[in-house]
Amino acid sequence: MAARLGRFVELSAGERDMLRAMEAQPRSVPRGTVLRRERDLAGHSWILESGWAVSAINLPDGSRQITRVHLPGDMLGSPSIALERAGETLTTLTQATVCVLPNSVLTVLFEEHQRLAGLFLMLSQIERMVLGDRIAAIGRTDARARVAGILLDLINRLRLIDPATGNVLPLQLTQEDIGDATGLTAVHVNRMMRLLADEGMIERQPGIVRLTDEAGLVRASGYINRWSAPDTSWLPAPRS
Amino acid sequence: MAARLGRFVELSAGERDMLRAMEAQPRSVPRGTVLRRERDLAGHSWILESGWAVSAINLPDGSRQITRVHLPGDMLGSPSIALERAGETLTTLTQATVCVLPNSVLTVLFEEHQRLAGLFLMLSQIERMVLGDRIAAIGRTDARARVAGILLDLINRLRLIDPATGNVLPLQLTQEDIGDATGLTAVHVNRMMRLLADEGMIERQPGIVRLTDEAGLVRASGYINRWSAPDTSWLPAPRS
DNA sequence: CGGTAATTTGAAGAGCCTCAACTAGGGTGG
DNA sequence: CCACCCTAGTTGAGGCTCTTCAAATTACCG
Repeated sequence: MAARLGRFVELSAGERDMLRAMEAQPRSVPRGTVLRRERDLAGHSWILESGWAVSAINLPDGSRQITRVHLPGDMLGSPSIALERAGETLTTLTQATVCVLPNSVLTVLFEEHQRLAGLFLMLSQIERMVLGDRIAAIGRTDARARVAGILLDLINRLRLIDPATGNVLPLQLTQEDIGDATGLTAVHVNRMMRLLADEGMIERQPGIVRLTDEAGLVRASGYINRWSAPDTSWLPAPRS
Repeated sequence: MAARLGRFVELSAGERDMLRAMEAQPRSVPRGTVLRRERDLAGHSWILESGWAVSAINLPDGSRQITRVHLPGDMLGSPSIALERAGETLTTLTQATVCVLPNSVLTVLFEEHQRLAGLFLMLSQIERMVLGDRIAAIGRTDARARVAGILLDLINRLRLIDPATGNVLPLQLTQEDIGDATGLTAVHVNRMMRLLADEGMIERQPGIVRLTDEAGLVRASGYINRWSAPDTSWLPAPRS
């Protein structure tokens, strides 16, 4: 988390200590673990230290919608902070390490580490923007654009974590998962992946996608990277 | 804004003063005003004091996606707080009154009115949840469910503002707008409205929809009201 | 190395879109 | 005060994208 936030501001010693305390007790969970289900009591969230996970909403008819794919350094379950009972189901896609964050940690942030609280708000706002982009993608673009878009989203977020990431995307999602995230069926995701490959935009190997024509993918999807250079000028000064 | 936040916590005198200062200079704008366009310089947001507005993303092909319909008391443009340039176009649907909020106001909130900053974060998280619900609706439900869902969303949010709101929804959206918000065309929205009316769930008059079978609409849409009774226990204590 | 999960491909059908034309309302100017 | 226009709503017909159903192939995990 310190590494993640350190990209946006120069963290103070006190802030680093606080973040270290928040991440003091990591827990390892196997792939496919359901951290919590919709309607479970909330009251806490998590930091995903390593591994991939998804937030999903399960619909009455049995279908599901993945609302977010989580990468290392992400917060899990934060939209449910203001809810008594969770609104999303959280599932790990790989073996993962997580740290529990009781909501009381937030109180401490607001009282003693306002800049960290501000950073949390900043990340939430960027996420809202990204969710808006996704609504636009699902509501107004075709299947090819949506699949191209999720690939770009994932690789750009991986680059935030590790700038050494090239154009190779280690995909931890099944085509079913990609369908659940983009509002498509697995069958049609498969056809779109093949189409993008035929068009020379990607190369596929099991578990890996190489983005060979990123400009083309951007053109196809209208993707905008909302994570580059956020405005941090309004954040309060660190206290310690 | 004080009325809105006062539903969640008992505001202190200092907090009320702060909110009053934030809303000291209302500006009246006519219907159809574009407050700002995508890619305009950001650096501020607004409070919508009265009237309706929409946030929308315009796509390269000319289509648009409404990401949010704003009612009195809402904040406008907050997802762009962390962006140098706005990510959404803000347009008024009716004559409206707005107050500009430079981002520097946020700094003051974090430094001197932490609970208000916390409330802002809380509202943002609820919104994220609502955006997730909308993604699920657009990605995984049919047109009838989406139209039923937006009607329920609007009337429930009006009830938050005015508990005396009955089952009559004064619709300030055209069918084109509803289509842009639900990822449908105006033509198909029209058919779905007619269908819901034929099913006895709504009654229509120009500019007005009466929700005559709300339980049926909820069943049809899977709508969940995320605004009822949020968890405020983690908010910091007020300072003054 | 066997069993299960994931991917791939085909064929047919459904839902929503596109195009088009017509109606109703509401404001504006002559 | 009426004619006009422009916006919003309505309805029909046909077509396209994506889904559904089905089956075969490939990859993966214990």
